[in-house]
Amino acid sequence: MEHEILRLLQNCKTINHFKQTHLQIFINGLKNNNFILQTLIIVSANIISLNYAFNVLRTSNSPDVIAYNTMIKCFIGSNNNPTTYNPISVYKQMKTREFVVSPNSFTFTFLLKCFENLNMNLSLNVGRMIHGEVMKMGFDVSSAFVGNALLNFYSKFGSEGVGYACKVFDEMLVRDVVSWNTMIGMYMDCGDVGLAIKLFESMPERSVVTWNSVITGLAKNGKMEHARKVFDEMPKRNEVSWNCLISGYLKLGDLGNAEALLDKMPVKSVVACTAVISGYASIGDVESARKMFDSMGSKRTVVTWNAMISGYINKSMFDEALSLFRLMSVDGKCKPDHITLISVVSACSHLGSLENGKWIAFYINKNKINVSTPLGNALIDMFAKCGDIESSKSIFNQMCNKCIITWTTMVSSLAVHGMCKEALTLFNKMCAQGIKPDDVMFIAVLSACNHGGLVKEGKTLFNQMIHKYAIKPQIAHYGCMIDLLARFGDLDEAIRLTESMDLEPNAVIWGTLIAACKVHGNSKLFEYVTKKVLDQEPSNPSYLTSITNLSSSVGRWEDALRFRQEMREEGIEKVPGCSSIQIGDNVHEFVARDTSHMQRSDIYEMLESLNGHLWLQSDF
DNA sequence: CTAGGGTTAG
Repeated sequence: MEHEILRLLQNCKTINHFKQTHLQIFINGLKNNNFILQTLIIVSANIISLNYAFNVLRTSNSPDVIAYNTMIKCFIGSNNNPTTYNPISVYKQMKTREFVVSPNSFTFTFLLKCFENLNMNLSLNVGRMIHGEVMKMGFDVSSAFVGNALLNFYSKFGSEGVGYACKVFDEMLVRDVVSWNTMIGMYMDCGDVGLAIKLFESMPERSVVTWNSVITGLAKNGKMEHARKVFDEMPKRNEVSWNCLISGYLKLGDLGNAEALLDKMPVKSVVACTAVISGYASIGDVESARKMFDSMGSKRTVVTWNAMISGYINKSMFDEALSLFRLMSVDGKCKPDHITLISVVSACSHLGSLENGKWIAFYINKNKINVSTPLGNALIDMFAKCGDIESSKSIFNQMCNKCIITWTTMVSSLAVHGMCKEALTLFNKMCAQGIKPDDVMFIAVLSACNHGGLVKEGKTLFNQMIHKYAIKPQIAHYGCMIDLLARFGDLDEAIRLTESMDLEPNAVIWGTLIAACKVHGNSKLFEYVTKKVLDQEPSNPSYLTSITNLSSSVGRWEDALRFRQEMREEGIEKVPGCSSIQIGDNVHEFVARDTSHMQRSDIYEMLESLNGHLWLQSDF
């Protein structure tokens, strides 16, 4: 009977199917069979939800430690909602129930795994709490098992975690080769190559993984000659060793050495071929990438498909990316995973094609693909870029593990839809939840102010960014602020801000100020911009042309003539601006002052009426 | 513990 039920459970495909089997378990009095309980938890977590699985566990009579560990394990890599049920509440439950169950080594390793990839301040603290529990329960000193789990956890937090990791390492009574490898990897990640090598040289015994970690670490730190030397010297290489070295070369853009090594491989690994595909893709050589992709035949993995799809996306070949995705679905040998979908969703946002986007969203639902945080982010962005802001909002509200990118995407989506006040409200909501805005978020929120003409709010935020959050403004932040000030008439302040920067103003900033001259006809600003540009870029044809045009547009004909004269004498010529537009199936290309297109002026008029600032982007 | 693919702004 027990085996029969287990078989039924494992074959459950639908919720109804599961519930029928669950009922059978009650009827047959197997409710308290711990082996069945374990399977019940796994299957219900997969088919229904983590909350449901947790309720199954809580309502069972005498769950053992394995049941609790299984439950915690289900949370690994899931998008659990930290505010309701989470792995910590499972742990608490285990210690507070009537029949207290003692956690074991597995409990702690699973708990740590749940939090290692969240990479937030919060999870480091949760980890330290788990560490505290480990100490309280008595460290299992018979092996390096728990110690390694702690080392691995702390090693994910960069310089924040190094101190804790060292302490664990020093206090471990039993260390194995994994403990040393983890420490080496951690120091390599922090850029401390010297210490990593010192550990490597002083460790009692090395495994292939040790050597591979050193190769990878050296490659991460740009030391390929050293990595190559280690590769040549190592006593025994495996497939991964080759993969490590090849992807090291690729990370540094050295396709030549990567290709040469791949040729030398006794049996070309799928991983290395896939890495080379994305190497080709990153330099825009999709033809070579596709050739390699085609040559791999049935050896292709999901990652291979993903590499090829994102290669097309990097080259803005979005239709090709989508058709490769369709081919992948039809081919059926590799199931698209959530990374495939992040790519194709982003292809839809670039295309602005709601039809395609909706189809992908439907595909995700139909195939029960886990909507991870990055996939949710991509969906929010896609719906917004395709004009369906309501769907963006609904995805956003459904996501329980929002990261800073989630909030940033939603804020800028609202902004481009003209819902600027709402964007600011959302920003404040995020801050109120204790999430620190980053530099990208400030670009998003400042440009929301820009879209909405919210001068006062913009100034406050800009100051907050510098003083409250200690973020050094980048050129893009200044660009937003200067544009905001200049367009809404505070020209003096715009100049003052430009002056106060310790960065060189770029084309966007000069363009912004020149545009403001055009709009406001302000002669003081005109003098300023002209003087600065001529001082700093006396022979940059783009600026000179703009200033010449500007001079005539504000009625300073003598200046315009003088500049034009000077440019001729110096032999300065502006490279004609170029842009293209797609009408139906045809791509029309325009070169500035080119009159060969009959419809050119019509299109320009249309574009200008659509977006008064368009010329800023195409003409500079 | 080591290798290959992904999301935000401008």
